[in-house]
Amino acid sequence: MKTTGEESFWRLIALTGQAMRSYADQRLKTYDLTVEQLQVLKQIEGDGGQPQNRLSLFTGKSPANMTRILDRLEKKNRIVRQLNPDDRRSSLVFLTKEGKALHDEVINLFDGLRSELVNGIEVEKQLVAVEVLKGIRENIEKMSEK
Amino acid sequence: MKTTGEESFWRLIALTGQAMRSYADQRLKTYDLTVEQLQVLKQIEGDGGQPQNRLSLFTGKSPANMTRILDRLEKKNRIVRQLNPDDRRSSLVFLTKEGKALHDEVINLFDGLRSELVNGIEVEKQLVAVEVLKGIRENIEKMSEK
DNA sequence: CCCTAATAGTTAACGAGGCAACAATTTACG
DNA sequence: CGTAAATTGTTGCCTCGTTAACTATTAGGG
Repeated sequence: MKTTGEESFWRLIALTGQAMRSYADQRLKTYDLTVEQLQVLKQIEGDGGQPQNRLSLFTGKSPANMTRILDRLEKKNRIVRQLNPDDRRSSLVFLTKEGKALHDEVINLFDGLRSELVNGIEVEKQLVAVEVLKGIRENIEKMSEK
Repeated sequence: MKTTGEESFWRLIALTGQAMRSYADQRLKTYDLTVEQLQVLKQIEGDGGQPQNRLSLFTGKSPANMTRILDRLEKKNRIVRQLNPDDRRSSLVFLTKEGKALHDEVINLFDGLRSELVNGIEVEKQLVAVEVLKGIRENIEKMSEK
């Protein structure tokens, strides 16, 4: 999606986020995978057998959204939900063999993609950008509390 | 949506964009309006009687998405589509009286909100952040062309 | 111990964005 | 002029995100 003319800062942030996701999704399409799904796979791979609320917390997704992303991954045999013996309200999420194989196959591509995005942009400037974005999120958090 | 632990840069951009939109939507909820709808209203207000492809271009939204956003605005009597005498494929979009009134009522709130977001963040750093984000978008554009 | 609180997960309804296919026009070229 | 190509907008199908309501289970305080 291309735009014309000058954009406000907040619009630029939103559009950049969308453009990144869209581009990454295109690159992942051949694997029948989206960036969000890959992010969840990564989190599961890091520590097998997590309950969903932990996945939500670490990926920044709402429980409702997590439920459906896991539904899609489960339907494609990439993860399984198993009963949690310690808490019958929750289930523990594991990668299947296919899920693990897919993760390993894609993860390098993805890490490469992430570095392509910031190609030619000085690291110090990236750090300033990180600082600014974190500042915005803190502002929102402060304003939301009241 | 709060997250735990360190985030990658690209994830930070995406989450910040979401957080901004979510916060703005909350503030606009009493007007039965979303940020995206307001953005479109603003664009129409700036130059009445534009065809949809122009609105798409200036807001960075796909024609498909624009169709549906306009549908929602039209259903709520905030805009009207009129036949374009010069090109029967397209229609020209105008604000209704209610749409114009709503725009005028909300626009100050919205501009204030935008400045709240960057409260306490040095302008020079904001400019660097803008530069970085534009750099990322250029990278994506270059990579997409090939 | 029991009843209430809090927690885990699901579901439904909505807005938004992406892609692909499509109809209706308009344009441009042979 | 007439036909092929490009443009404008719409629709269907999908993923993702948010909110709110709801169930089941667990934890805590009287």
